[in-house]
Amino acid sequence: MAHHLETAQCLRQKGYRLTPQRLAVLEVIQAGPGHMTVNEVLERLKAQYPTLTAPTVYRNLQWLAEVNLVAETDLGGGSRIYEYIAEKQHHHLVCSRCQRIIDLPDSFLNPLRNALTEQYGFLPCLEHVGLFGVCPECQKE
Amino acid sequence: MAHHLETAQCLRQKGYRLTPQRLAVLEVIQAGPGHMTVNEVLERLKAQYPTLTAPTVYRNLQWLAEVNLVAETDLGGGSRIYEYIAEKQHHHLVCSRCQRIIDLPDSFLNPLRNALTEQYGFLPCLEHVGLFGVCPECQKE
DNA sequence: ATGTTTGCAAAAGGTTTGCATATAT
DNA sequence: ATATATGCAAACCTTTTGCAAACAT
Repeated sequence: MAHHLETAQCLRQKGYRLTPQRLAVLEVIQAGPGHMTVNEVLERLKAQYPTLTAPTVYRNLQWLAEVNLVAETDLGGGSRIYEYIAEKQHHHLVCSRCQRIIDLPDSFLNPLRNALTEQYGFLPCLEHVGLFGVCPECQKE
Repeated sequence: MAHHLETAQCLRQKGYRLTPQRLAVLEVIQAGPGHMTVNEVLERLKAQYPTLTAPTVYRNLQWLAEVNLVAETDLGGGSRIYEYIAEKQHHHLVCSRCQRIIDLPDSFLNPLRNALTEQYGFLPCLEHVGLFGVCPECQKE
């Protein structure tokens, strides 16, 4: 993983320390399915790092969010979710019935973004938006 | 409060029991400023009902949400917020810096709603949306 | 009289903190 | 060598649960 090592080198040069745990957490959210909670990340790493604990995963995910490699989102459902920030930003339509997730390109939200800025002077942070509803398939039922 | 008693009578006829605590909680969120957390409601009532406890406030607010007098929202900031459902629906802009909450009229989301339906066949449930960002005041800093 | 609600205590999550030890640089 | 990250335990908050006593109907 050239890209991986590159990222690591870049972080090191900025003065951050790269511990095995940090790299492991990064790898897991990079690889894992879309969103993950702290516990999901922890579970995946328990085998490889038996001494790894929740506080460390929290700290590392928060650190990754600070260096903009991960998006930290609280959609209010018990646990926060974390997600690797891929090259192109996107959002999610979540079907309340079948839990299917439909990706929405970031540009879709531009009109909303502009309207908020222009009409409210509010600078929205729509990095990772989840919208709930019913998907086309479930509507047929 | 004619309206108040009317509401109460209506609930009683539906078989719900109206305890002093329930009525007190209802009054507080009707009167209070927009949103309130469980603790805020509890604080206001501590003087009048010294034995009132958090579980009761939770149960009563959840009950009020079930009978559609109150909206229960989790914007992911530690505590859920509860709000009396006034005539007109609205949404929230949440400032990530100062936690200020700006109300957004429901009609503001109509373009988004239409676009989702038309372009994705997705039927969004935008009943109580929270959007995060930075408010005008905090942008000045 | 009966079934629901209350209050209390305790449990259950998720997240944070303090601190000594281990470790990356 | 030195400052930072880890692991562990414990604290913290919000929310939930179990249950006997109190209460609305």
